[in-house]
Amino acid sequence: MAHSPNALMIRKLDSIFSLSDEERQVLGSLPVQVATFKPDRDIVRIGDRPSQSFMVLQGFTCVYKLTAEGKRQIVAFHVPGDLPDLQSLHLKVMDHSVATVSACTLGFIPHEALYDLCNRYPRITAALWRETLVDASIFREWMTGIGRREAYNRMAHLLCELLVRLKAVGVAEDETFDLPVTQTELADAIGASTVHVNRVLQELRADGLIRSRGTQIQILDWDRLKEAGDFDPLYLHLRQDGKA
Amino acid sequence: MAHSPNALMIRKLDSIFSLSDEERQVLGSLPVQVATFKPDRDIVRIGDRPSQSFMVLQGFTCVYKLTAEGKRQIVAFHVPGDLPDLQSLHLKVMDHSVATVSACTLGFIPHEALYDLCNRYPRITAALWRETLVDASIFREWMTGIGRREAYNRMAHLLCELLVRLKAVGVAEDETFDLPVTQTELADAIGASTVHVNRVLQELRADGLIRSRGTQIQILDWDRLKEAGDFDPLYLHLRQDGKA
DNA sequence: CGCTGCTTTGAATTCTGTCAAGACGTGTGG
DNA sequence: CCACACGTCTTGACAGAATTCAAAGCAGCG
Repeated sequence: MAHSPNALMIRKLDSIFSLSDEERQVLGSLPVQVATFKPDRDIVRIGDRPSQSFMVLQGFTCVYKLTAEGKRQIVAFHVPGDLPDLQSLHLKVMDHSVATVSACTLGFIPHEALYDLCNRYPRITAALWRETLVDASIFREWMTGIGRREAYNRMAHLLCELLVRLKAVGVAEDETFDLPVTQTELADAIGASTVHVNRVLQELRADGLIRSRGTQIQILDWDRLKEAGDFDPLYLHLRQDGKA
Repeated sequence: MAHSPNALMIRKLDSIFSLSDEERQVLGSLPVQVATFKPDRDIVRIGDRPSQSFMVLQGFTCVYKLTAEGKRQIVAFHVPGDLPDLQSLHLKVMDHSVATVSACTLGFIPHEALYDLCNRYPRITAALWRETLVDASIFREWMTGIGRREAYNRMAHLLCELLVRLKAVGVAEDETFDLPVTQTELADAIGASTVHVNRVLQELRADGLIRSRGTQIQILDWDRLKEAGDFDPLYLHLRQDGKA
């Protein structure tokens, strides 16, 4: 299932602008170093000054921050095809940490190579910039949920988002997907306690919106889940056909 | 007090990279259309497809989203020197709305002019890109607060952030600044109810952390306010000297 | 089979929201 | 110059969402 990192990148950027042959070629020859990580490992830490960014090739990663009290907030999940750490290209010091959630395969690309790329291909710059803007849009949506929606609805919203994003990169089909994320991590993502996430998931099941077996999540009633989550995919800025 | 829009932009970007004379000149000749807005007016709305971005020259603006239930979450405040709507350069459809909070003077710049600029000056592209990344960093910090800190601490955090940001652009000096924002708006920003914001502000006053007279906020005990807010300015990505 | 980590339950507590009403302040109009 | 109106701020009482603490099931894995 592990795509070639370069192929994944090309596919991603190509879906935004139609890349020229030259652009494809340059992207194809980017030096990418592939590495695997176990679940729950920090990839970059707050305070670090990374000299490379990476693309998720397999698995789930998350971006998180800790409060002084030691509470954790996950501010983003990233799935195959995402570039969770692009911002380190222009913000030298990490203001957050990035970690694996499941076991992951990652493709690291030196900043140098990206700078070079950006200097020569403004359209690729724009595409990468756009990626970071979509991330920011998702932050806004999550913040709105955490600030103004109840836990039940936030959970529904998160499940909607994940299904749509996973479908967009072809990692999910139909209404089922693998969610290798513990309830504690879900809690950190929606800003609730583990106990409460547990109860909210039970409610979603009882209401017939979802079903789960192990880490598999099945959406039983997409329309009602969408409504419960107040989910409108506009903020994901996907193309009309729902592809990334 | 209204700076020339171009001068403000040059100053901002110059503080990130030292601009060359040519870059200064190009920025100085950007076509900027200045307009004034009354308080509480939408500047761009969700669903719009703007053909220009703008810089705040005077006043406060906010970025907000509404839930299906009609609740509002303010996800960002913007102050003079900020470019609240830069992302519309690459994300065609607005996923949120932007509005004035106080009366504002804004400088609009056509996207066309910005595209042109970016195609010719990669360093300016990088500086603008960086602006949007700092916005995203602030989203992450706010999300962490809303998800994991209590209202009292979020309020303290917000006041810390505003003081630092206003100082960075020279709109605040010492420990006092003008906050032309109602308690309802503060509530929408920290994800709390108006009533609760009122009580939290009273607590902050009672604890001797702040004082307020009208819209003027005075920080009485910066160290304790910082601690209460769990505030570390790292995420603002300012230069060492605290300038924007 | 026994860890270890994750999920599930129950009960008590606390933070925060909602509702409703009154106080305050400023600008307008008579 | 005073009365009035409107928006904002402030208070009190109550309800509800969600947290915390604690303990008991479960499941996968060596």
